[in-house]
Amino acid sequence: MPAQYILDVHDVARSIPRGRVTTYGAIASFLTLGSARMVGWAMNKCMPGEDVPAHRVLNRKGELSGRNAFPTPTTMQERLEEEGISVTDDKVDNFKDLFWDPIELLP
DNA sequence: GAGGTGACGGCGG
DNA sequence: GCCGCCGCCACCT
Repeated sequence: MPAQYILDVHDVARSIPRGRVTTYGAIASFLTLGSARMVGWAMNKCMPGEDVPAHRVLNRKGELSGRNAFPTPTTMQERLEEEGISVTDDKVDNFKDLFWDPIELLP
């Protein structure tokens, strides 16, 4: 049985709006995990069937740092472009405007 | 039990 | 803005 914080990370990832992206650090701060590495590790532990949009989670520079964990290294970019997000050289274009902070979930 | 690793980030130079 | 150092913490030799 997965630990609770892993499920929390996946839950936040699922609530990322379509066509928007966020960062490991933003999720780590929102869940007060104390380390962004935990978010990356938790995403790597996402099971098939949980339907976690891990492709919307990037590092602080807007790079697709986790693309190697997908079935093929191009899967992450393809799924982003499918949502209308353009990717160039493993980086999201207009990252600053597409960034979505999980804090917006709170009222 | 000890040391290294990693889908990372903040801070100083 | 780029580069390097250090902190972070669960996991894996």
